[in-house]
Amino acid sequence: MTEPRRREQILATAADLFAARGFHGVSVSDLGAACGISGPALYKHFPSKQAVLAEMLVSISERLLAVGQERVATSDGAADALRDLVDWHTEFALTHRPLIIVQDRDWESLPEDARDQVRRLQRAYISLWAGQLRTLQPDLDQPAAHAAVQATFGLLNSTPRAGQDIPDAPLRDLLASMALAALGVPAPAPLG
Amino acid sequence: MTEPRRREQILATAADLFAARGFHGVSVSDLGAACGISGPALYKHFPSKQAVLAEMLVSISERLLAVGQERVATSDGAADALRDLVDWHTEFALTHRPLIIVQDRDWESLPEDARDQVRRLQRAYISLWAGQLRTLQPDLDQPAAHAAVQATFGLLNSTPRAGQDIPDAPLRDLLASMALAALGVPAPAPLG
DNA sequence: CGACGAGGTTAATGATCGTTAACCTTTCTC
DNA sequence: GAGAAAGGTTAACGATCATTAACCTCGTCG
Repeated sequence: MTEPRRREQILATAADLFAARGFHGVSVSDLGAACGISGPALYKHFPSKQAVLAEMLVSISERLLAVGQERVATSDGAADALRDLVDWHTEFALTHRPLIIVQDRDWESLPEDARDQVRRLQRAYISLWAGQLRTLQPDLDQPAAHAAVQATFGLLNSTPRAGQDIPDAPLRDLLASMALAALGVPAPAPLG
Repeated sequence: MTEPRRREQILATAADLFAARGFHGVSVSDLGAACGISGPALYKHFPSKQAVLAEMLVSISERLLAVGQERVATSDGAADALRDLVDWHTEFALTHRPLIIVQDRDWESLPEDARDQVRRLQRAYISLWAGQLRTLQPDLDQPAAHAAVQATFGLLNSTPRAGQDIPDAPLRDLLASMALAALGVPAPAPLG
C-alpha cells in the first residue's frame, strides 16, 4: 500500500527548499537528503522533479480559486466579497509563504501542460476578483480591473519574501487594509 | 581600446533573456548567440556569468536610490515626497520591465558580495520611503513602515510581469494611484 | 615593419544534474 | 511459506553548463 506520508513530506520539503534556493538551485539529491532519503528514491513517489513542482503549484492554484469562489458566494455585495477575498488571500499568503514565493518565482520551470493549467486557474481567480471589483467601480474596463487585481496580488504576495521583523497578526492587518485601500473598497459598515 | 558597446549590448540582452527564462535558464552560449557572438567570447568583457548579473542589479539598485534621494530632496513635505517617489518608481518599473523582473526573481543567484551590496542599497531605498511615510503617519512603527513600503514595491513591481493588455499611460496612472491609496497619501493639493 | 593587444574562434575540461539500472530488504497476502 | 510489491540503496549514463586553453586576425602605434 502506498504510504501518502512520504509524498506529503516531499512536497512540503520541496516548497521550503524551492522557496529558499529556487527550483534550479535545488538538486534531486538535495531534496532527497532533506527528506531523510537519498536522491533517486524520489522517483518512487514522483515521475520527475518537475512533477513535484507541478503538483505543488496546481494544487495551490486550485485551492486559491475554490475557496475564493466559496467566499464570494457567501458574501453580501461586491464590497463585502472583496473584503472576504482580501482576508482569504492574505491569510493564505502568510500561512504558506514558501508556496507563494515558489509560485511567483518558479512558475516558468513547469512542464508546459501544468503551466497552462496553472495559468487557467490563475486567470479564473483574477477574473473572480475583477468581476467583484467592476461591480463596485463600473468605470474600470476589464483590462484595467485585471491589472488592478494583479497589482493587489503583488502587494499581498510581496511580504512573504520579507516581513520577518513584524509579527504575523499586525502584518496581516496592515496588508489587508493596504490592499483594500488600493482597490478603493470602503471600510466595512458598522453592525446594524 | 575597449569598445563599451559590446558590454552594454550584453547587459541589455542579458536583461531580456534573464527576464524571460531566468538566470539559470539562460546559458552563456545562449547569451552570446543573442549578441551575435558565441559562447566564451563573453569572457572578454565579463569575468563570469554571475558578474553580468551583478553589474545589472547593482547599477539599477544604485540608480533607484540616487534618483529617489534627489526626488525627496527637491520635494515639499512628506506627502509630496511620497508622490514623487511613487511617480519615479512607477516610471522606472514600466520603462525597465525586464530589470524589475530579474531583480525580483534572480536576486539570489548573485555572488555573495554583490548580494550584500544590493541588499544594502535596497534597504537604504526602503528606508528613504519609510522615513517619509512615518512623518506622514507617525503611528506607524519602523518595522511596519518598512513592511508597508515593501508591499508598495510589490504592487508597483507586479505589473511588469503582466499588464500586456493595457497601454502604458493608463497603467502608470492606475498603479500610481493604487500605490498612493495603499500608503494613505492624500490627493495632491490644488494649485495656490 | 614588427609587435602587441583587443576581441573573436573552436576544442577541451571538469563538475553537476536528472534520470535509469540493478539490486536489496521488509511487509503484506494468498 | 512463497512471492509479489513497496520503498529503499548505490552505481552508472548522458547531457548540459561554466569556464579555460590554444589559436587566429586584425587595427594601431613605435
